[in-house]
Amino acid sequence: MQDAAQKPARTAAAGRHPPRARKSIGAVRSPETHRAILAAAADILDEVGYTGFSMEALARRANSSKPTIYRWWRNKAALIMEVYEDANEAALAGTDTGSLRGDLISRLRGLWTWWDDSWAGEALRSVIAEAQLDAATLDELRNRFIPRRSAFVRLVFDRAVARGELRDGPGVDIAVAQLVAMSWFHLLTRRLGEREAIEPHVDAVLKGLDADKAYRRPVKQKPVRGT
Amino acid sequence: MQDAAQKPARTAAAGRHPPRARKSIGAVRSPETHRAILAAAADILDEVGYTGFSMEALARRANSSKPTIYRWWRNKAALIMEVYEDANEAALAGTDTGSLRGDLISRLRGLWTWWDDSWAGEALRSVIAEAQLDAATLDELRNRFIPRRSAFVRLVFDRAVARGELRDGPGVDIAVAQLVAMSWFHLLTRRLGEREAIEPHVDAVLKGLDADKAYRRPVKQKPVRGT
Amino acid sequence: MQDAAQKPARTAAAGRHPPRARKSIGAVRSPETHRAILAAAADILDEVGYTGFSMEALARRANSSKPTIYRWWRNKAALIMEVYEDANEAALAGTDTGSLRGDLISRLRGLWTWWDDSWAGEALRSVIAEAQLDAATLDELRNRFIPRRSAFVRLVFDRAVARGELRDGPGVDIAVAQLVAMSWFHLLTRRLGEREAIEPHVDAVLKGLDADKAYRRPVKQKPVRGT
Amino acid sequence: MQDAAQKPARTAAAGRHPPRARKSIGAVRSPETHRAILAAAADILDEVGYTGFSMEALARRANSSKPTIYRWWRNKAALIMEVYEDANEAALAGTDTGSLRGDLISRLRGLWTWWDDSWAGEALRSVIAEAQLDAATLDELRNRFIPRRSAFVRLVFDRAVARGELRDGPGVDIAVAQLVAMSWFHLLTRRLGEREAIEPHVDAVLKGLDADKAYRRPVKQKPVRGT
DNA sequence: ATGTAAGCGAGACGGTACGTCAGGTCTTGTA
DNA sequence: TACAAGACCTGACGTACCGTCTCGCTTACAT
Repeated sequence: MQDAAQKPARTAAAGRHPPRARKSIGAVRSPETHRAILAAAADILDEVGYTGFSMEALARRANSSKPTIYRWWRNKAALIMEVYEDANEAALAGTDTGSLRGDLISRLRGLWTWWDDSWAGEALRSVIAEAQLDAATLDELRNRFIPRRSAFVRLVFDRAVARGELRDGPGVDIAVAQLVAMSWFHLLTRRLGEREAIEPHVDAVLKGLDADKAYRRPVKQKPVRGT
Repeated sequence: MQDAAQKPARTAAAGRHPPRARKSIGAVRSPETHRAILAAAADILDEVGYTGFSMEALARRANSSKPTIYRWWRNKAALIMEVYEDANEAALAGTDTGSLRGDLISRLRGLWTWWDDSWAGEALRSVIAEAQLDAATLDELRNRFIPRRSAFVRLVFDRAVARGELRDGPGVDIAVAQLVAMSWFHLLTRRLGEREAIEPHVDAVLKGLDADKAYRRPVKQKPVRGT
Repeated sequence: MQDAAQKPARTAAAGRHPPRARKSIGAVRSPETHRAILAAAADILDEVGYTGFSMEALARRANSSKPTIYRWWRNKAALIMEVYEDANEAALAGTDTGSLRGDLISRLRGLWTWWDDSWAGEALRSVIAEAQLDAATLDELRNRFIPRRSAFVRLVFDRAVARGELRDGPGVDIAVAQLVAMSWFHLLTRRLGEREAIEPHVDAVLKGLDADKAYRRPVKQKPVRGT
Repeated sequence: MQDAAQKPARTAAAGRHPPRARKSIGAVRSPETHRAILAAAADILDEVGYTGFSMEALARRANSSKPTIYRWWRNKAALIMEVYEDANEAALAGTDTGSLRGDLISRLRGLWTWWDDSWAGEALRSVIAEAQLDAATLDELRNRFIPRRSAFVRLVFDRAVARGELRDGPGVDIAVAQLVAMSWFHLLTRRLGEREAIEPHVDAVLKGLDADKAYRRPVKQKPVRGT
């Protein structure tokens, strides 16, 4: 997807729905419809990118309707946020390399790759862009989305703390913020391809965290998953 | 402006143009028109934010017209980029505090304040958002805009190098990137108000840069300006 | 209601249902529900007019549900037709003034007043409007509704015939049609307030009917009710 | 069209525009666009009736756009009113038969036929229906449209007055109203086919007008056109 | 007495259309 | 030839109402 986007070409795409008809299952939210919408959203982001993403196209593709979508999601951004988190939940396996440095590198590399290879990067880019246009979306992004997402990075540090590799403290929050900010920066400028930038950044962050001073000795720990 | 944004309220604003009538000055670009457009753009960003910014409103406010605007700028983003750089050129005085740490803190604090207090933050937010929708804009942003802007941060390091406070090297580029990324992160999530976050971040970055190891002794140097 | 209608104001209205809860009374149509729906329909027409009338609002107001409504009425128009006829059955007292002219004037005046003062005019307006959108409704309107309603005007003539004031004939049908058409015309253009138009119209119709030539002498007759 | 309308079938119709693209001709209303829209509206009414008439379809068919349409017409009804009047202006030739009775019959017969055979009847039906939903439209209909249209019937009477066949007076206004009302009645109930109803109606109206009493002798007069 | 069939409220659903907004292009007429 | 003006198409937005569907509950009636 990187840089490819030709605007008009994209808009045209967004495929046809199968002739199947999903109807109400009573006075209760239809999980099938819910899933179909999220899936269709992911598909569209994947195939034509955010530029070609419209609620109209989404409704058509999901074999659903605009009112149904708007019944469940405040707006485009809210929907895409859910699409993103949904997939993120399931996507990223953390590798336990035994060291904080190794874990962070592995995690960031995994994240950047996921962003770059799937529609996920498109999704997050679009959420950030929308948040610049709508205060409520920005709020949600800042107060809920980011904390949830950052937690997955934070986890890696927590593991290191448990392992005795690191002392907890405010420095850890700063380090997490640095890593997230840097990832956003690469995402928003479409430089996710520069994976070789990850290692030196992690090193700088860890040095900044003064990791070595806290070093005791590794403790056995079972791996954890997530972003 | 921080957090204030009520969408409808903003959209409504975007004031009336002064009754002045500027016309063509012949077969040459009218600098007055040019200036009026940039000024009007700044005003709108200031008063109603990016949300309320439309080319229509801009033309009206500048007492100009859409075709004239499009004659000189490729699109909305290109225009706003120029607005931003134009002002940035003139806005930031760097203080020479005698130490890299002091300079960086002063510079970042100045930048965040400028973003937060003027329309500049709005402008940059909008440029970044637009870049997510248009490949050409992203290109411009990545390949020209960011390098130019980062240079102003880089300058501070260069001065420290000249001063003998620091050895040059790839770590410096990383440090610059970290500072820029962190600033963007705060800008895009409207957390520019948290100025107290600056010091610890700078400290972390400098530790990551291993600044102390490179320390020799300060050398007199005259101040430099910019972002 | 005449002329009052401000569209958005009306749409907003359509009040809350009383907290009462009607439920099924078994495998048989609940007359209470039936009545509640017709009453709610009348209320809505009265308060917010046809413009603010929606099946959704009706169901809410009647403390019922859309499927229940659609179980018993083919569509909106069918329901409103019943509402109208239901009330009409009970509403109009014919006065026996002793003369055809007096009876017609009294009848029309009563009709126009009833239309204007109650929701009835709104109801009929909406039926006519709906009939323009749906062939089946038009059919019902033309073949059943109008004949039934016109019969009440026809009655007045029949009485005159019985009285010996008038000879029956095709002219009577024409006269009835003229009076109905004129009433519709005033209803649809919201000029029911112009009651002074009634007398001259009736006179013209009677002259057209050549009533005087048929005149014998009055015969005693007891009054009849209805439109 | 009588009764035929199958809703979904109709909606599907509404033909394809030619691939040609009409663009702005400068800061002035494009008469070509204006004409194209009115023509397309007439076509759609003709082909699929009012039920299948949508602004979307109209824009597509006229090779224009919704915003352009809404720039020039307040809403659907306003547009259709113009379509109707536009055509009416050009459509009906009055025949001068030498007698008021003959002229009226000819005029009504022409009107009913025009309504029934062209899209004009559909147009007027839809205007009347819309007027029941929107106060502004009703206003326009009552205060401007109807007086203008009625004038064409009035003309026939004026001619008779000039001819000495008739004395002017309030009775004439009533007669005009009766004829218009009756025509509407037949239009709205889709009984325009009953042309044989025209003659007796005209006779009744003329008798009601007491035309014979005013009779002097015919005066030469040149024919006039219109509804 | 109990199982069945229907009425009922709730509310989600697909669908169609509405009227609005912004972006970027086009052409005219004036200076 | 630059400019103001403003009409134009494109494409998307979010909302309203329609008539349908299914659920789970409740009750009359026939077995």
